[in-house]
Amino acid sequence: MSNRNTRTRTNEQEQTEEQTDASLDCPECSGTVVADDEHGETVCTDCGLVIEEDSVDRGPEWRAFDAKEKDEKSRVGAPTTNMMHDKGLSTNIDWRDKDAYGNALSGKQRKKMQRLRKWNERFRTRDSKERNLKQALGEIDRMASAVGLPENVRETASVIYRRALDENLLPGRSIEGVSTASVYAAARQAGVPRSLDEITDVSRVEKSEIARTYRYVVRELGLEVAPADPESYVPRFASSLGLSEESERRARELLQNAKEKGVHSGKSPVGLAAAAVYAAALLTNEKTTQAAVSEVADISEVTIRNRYHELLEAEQDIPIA
DNA sequence: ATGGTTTTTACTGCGTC
DNA sequence: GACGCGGTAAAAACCAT
Repeated sequence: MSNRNTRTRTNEQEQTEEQTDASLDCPECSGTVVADDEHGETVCTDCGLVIEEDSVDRGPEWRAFDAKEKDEKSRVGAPTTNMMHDKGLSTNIDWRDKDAYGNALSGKQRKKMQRLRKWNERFRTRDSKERNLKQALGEIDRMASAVGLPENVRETASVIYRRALDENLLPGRSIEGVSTASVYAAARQAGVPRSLDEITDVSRVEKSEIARTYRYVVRELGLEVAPADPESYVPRFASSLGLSEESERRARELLQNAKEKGVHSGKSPVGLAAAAVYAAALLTNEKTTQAAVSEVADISEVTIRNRYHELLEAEQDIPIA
């Protein structure tokens, strides 16, 4: 079986990296900083902070394509990646003190072999973690930019991922899954949530797995993520629909009012937000259709209808300015 | 696994441009 | 007649148990 993971180093190193990757220190944690030329980034190996800000963002498609391609090439079988951390490419040193012909080694040689074994093992595991992280960071970056999440969220996601890695949450879970979960969690923590569906669209793993992994990671890491606030979806929806500041504000008011009245419990935050945006557009006489809102929010029109009735009902006793 | 709740799907009727 | 909107019933998805 031929190893297809040959160094087909695609000529992507044409990125003129103007910085020296030599031992810089991370401003955050003073860890080691490593240039990740595959992703055109400079990353701290300790906290996952992305140092290089000038890195070219080539957009989701390009990266997605490339990452997928790369992944497909580098994978031999689906779940083996995690088990064979180095994909079987690293050096193996036998534990027996025999040479290639089966003869016993001299004492001096034995000592040497022991030293070699020790270091080989060290490099190997260190290397595996780094590879893992490298790939994951690439994925995180790809997904984050695909759904338009800002830099700081990517950093948070990276940190989450790194913690998961450190706490050995990876075995049994895919890198992609955990990366995706990290992005999802980071977005929510940062107050710029993306719905599970949106995340699923840009991820390579299934929704159910993302959800499962997300729960797991959150639990194991003791992450505190408040249930998504409907309001945090409003700006995004409003701007994709080209609505005014005014209606955006109205949408917020509607939601706040709904919150006070407890109308919202148990309902999906996204649906609420969508409904609020629609209702607000109506109140400010701006042209939008339920279909349009449904489109950008990825929520059915029926749900929008139901919610926005509830919202307006809750608003009844409040004087309409 | 089950049952209760929410969301979606599909369809239908109504008014308006 | 197409479009936007509203309602309904049944299916599907989700969640706690």
